[in-house]
Amino acid sequence: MLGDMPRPDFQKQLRDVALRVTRPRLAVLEAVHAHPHADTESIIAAARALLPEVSHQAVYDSLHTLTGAGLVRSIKPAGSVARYETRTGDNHHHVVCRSCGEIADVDCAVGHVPCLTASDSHGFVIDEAEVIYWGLCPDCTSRPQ
Amino acid sequence: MLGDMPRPDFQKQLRDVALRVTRPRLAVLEAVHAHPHADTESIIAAARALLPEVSHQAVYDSLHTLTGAGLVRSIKPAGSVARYETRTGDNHHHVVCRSCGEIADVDCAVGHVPCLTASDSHGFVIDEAEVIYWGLCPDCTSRPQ
DNA sequence: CATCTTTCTTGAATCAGTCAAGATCTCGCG
DNA sequence: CGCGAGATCTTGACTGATTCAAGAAAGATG
Repeated sequence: MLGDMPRPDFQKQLRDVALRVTRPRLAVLEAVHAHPHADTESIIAAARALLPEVSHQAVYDSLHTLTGAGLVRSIKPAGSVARYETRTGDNHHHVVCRSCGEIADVDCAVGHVPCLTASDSHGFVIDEAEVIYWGLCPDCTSRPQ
Repeated sequence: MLGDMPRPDFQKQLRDVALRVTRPRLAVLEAVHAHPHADTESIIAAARALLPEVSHQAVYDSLHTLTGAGLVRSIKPAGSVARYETRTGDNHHHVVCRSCGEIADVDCAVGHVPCLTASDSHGFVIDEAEVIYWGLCPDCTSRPQ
């Protein structure tokens, strides 16, 4: 039914991390790729546009599995539900609008891993620094309330 | 009943930000101060140790109000419930253990506002940079699984 | 093609956090 | 020091995202 379609090679991505290639997972990958920073509900909707009968549970499970495998990344700004993106690997962060919740990608000013070296890490072995910038997006800036 | 006790002047803190001084708020401030990084449930328990009949709703409301006033700060690492602390004002961040969820304070290596200047903020007006370091705490490092 | 696992479907359950209405308490003023 | 207005608290029910569980279905391997 879906023999050959020239999208990003999601199948290969799955095989590369030793995950089974299933319709739900492909649909979820596709959905996340097409809607960066989308919340779970939107991803479920987008995935169903490709595969009408996916259960929400399969989407949740796929997102967890894919997140664990590093194919997608999840971000959960305070006060927001979980959101996902396929941009992984590069060290980028996010700006979140306090007013409307809009999210955008930003590369840190430093360019490289910035604050990864905390002065005193209390003995913790740090492997990732997550940065969230809070502020107002252009739209909300121009029309305050 | 509780005429004079030499604690931090929470009453003054409340008045300084034009908030009414109520028993629940004092209890919540005290609880958060005594248990940094505690989750809401712990704070409710700690507040009830001081004021047995506080409703969970009053605690939630107090936390929101105090957070809005800047007397307490809330942090919500992904996969964790909301946690609170009274350390506000200074620009410090947090390390979170991926394994046990333990949280510790850290000052950024740079010492000052570090990544506050994102290279390209997409027009967002940024007012705060929140940094969360992910890793393993000393305990979880020494005994892997 | 057959078998073994992993993954998906269905349906119910959990739990933090929120909403709403009325009672109570703080604060400012006379 | 007592009163009144308005903020704040209590009670109790509810929402909604996420998770759990058991059986059915589909992918991988030989």
